[in-house]
Amino acid sequence: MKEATLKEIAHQLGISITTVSKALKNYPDVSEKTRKAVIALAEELHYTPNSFAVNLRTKESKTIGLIIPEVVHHFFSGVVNGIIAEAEKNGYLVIILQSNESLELEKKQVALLINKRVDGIIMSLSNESNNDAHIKEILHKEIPFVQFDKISKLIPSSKVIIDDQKAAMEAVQHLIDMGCKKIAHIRGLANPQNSIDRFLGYKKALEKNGIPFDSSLVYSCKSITFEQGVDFAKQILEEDKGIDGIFVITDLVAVGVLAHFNEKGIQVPDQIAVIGFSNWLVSQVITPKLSTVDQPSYEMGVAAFNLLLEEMVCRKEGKIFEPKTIELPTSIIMRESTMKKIEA
Amino acid sequence: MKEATLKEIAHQLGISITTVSKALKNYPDVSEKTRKAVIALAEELHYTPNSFAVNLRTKESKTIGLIIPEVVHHFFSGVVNGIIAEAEKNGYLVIILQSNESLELEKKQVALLINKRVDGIIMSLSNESNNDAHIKEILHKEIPFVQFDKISKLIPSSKVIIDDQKAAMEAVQHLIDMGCKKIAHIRGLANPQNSIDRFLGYKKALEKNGIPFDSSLVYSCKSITFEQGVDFAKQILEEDKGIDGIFVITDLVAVGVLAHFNEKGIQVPDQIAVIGFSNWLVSQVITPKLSTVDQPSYEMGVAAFNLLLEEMVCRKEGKIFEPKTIELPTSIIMRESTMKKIEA
DNA sequence: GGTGTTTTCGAAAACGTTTTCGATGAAAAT
DNA sequence: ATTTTCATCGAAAACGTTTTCGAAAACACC
Repeated sequence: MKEATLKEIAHQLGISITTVSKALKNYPDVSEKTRKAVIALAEELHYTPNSFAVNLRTKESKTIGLIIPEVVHHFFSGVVNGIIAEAEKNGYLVIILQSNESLELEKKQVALLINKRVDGIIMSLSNESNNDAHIKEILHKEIPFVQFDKISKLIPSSKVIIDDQKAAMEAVQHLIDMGCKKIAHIRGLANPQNSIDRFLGYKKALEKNGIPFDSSLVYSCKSITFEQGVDFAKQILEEDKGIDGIFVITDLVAVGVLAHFNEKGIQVPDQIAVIGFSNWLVSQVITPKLSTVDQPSYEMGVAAFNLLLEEMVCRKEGKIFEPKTIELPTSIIMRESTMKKIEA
Repeated sequence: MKEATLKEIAHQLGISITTVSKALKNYPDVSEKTRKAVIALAEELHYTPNSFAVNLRTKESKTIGLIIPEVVHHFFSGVVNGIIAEAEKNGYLVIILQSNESLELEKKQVALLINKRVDGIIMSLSNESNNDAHIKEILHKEIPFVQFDKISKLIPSSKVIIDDQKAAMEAVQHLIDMGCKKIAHIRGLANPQNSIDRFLGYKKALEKNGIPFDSSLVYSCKSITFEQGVDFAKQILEEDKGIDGIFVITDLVAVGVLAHFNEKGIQVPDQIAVIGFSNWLVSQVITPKLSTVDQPSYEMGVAAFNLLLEEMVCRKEGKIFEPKTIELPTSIIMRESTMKKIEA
């Protein structure tokens, strides 16, 4: 069974390939009669243009690449969703690659995308990644490029981010507003920027409210897991420092804290209030419902694609593109885990 | 800045395009000297082959398409993960499209993938979908095709599934083994096959154990949400029928049930045992930890890709391919929500 | 030096499309 | 009748690659 091509249609209709192509693309210089005949036959033969040939001619693939550390992650799923939806709306397809937080894999993925001649690349860096050769290659090839979430400031490209520091400040401020006097912070891994920023936000919030910073109230995760939360909760109870509020790097860990407090009969929020980060699904279904910081993941995806689109259009017109940075607002979601009945 | 091409390299080296191409692809009929020169210059110019041209020649895109109802879903994320990983291992790229459970969108997606000339398509049908024209088109174009999870038996293609009915039977059997005498079922939507199969499994398990089926113990979800679970839990307590075990269509709903039971001080599992389905992340972090049925999502992805690969290879060799169906085993994960202390 | 063999290279066609530019014929204007 | 305009079409080049097939050169053998 032969693939239907312009040539085949032209042959069967006894006309030229040119005319067939024009008929299908509504060029004005083809008569209504032949146009109808062409369209009819094209339909009959299930003709679909060969995108390779089209792309080869037009130099456009109408495809963008997306590299993220992990698909199976609530936040990234949301972003992916936003990007795909927006891309589709604009006639673009999305190739998704996973770096699995490995720099080596990330380099391979970039090479693949360049090879595929994608029209643009959206990327959230893996933890190890920085201003490396493979990123420079993207810029060198002048491929439109947008970073989101985990970015490197050293790389001159558009960016979509949230202000982790500010969001963290607001979270801690919320705890203070709820009457917490001694607030602990369970922070993330050492390196990632957002882990650092959230820690700094925590510190700033304390400072702003005249609460002295006490480094013994900061617990550092070795991994971002439920169990880690359980362990720190245990430790916090054993140490009995009089902590009455905890700001946790992310919901998953916070849920671990809640689980252990539940088990030990600690009243949340009345004895200890807990606030997480990222608004995972689980935060809404846990008891007590977990207060958290909402990151607009879907909107970040939309924004990232639109920035990319802007650059693609700009580049196509031969203009030079000035990278932009979009900072999306976060919001505190107040739920049971911080809503004390007796306010101070 | 010009893109590096074979022609450019050939020109600079004063040799033919043919030789350059051969040198880069390790053909035996090119001298070591020219090969080295070519490779050196290619590197210097950051040459990467234009995949459009390659694909146009070779008729292979080394890309597969994946259509799923939703990315932001624990189960699908796992499958996506498996597919991407396995595809990558074999040098394939994955284009992911979302149908959002809309038949119309699904049709559009299929058309897009066909247009992109993907080498194969993996798909989980949307709820509305069946043996429609767009699926027939895939088969008609002889594009390798694998269905997974939500499949249509009417479509002759390879399939990767789990035995929902058997899995449900085992779940209910587990409740019975734990001493439950009066078991309710919160079932899913009316149409989807897996919702029906799990219901049938529930029925069969009762039958097998000589427990009469009572349709008043079956509650039908209007939507798959946490709130739905809360509502049914409320209803079950109000009706006070002496139910001591519940098999729930999926973990999210089951967690809603648990939340309400927790609130009302119902002892789970001692008063009422609860088992869910799918092993969502949330089931491991809820209190009490939710027993559930594990679906091997990652493995399904791997299996799906490998079936597709098999068909792609087979087709390329001109042989006819006989569709296969792989049924992956599920397993009961016993956690706190069913482990009664006092067994009957 | 002739014959055969091996090594190394290149011309050319093909993949399917888009687009430019000119050709053709008919209708309209002079 | 001649020119001008207009509508409709097609030839051909180009995109960058792969691969077939034959040519040329280099070498070996008698």
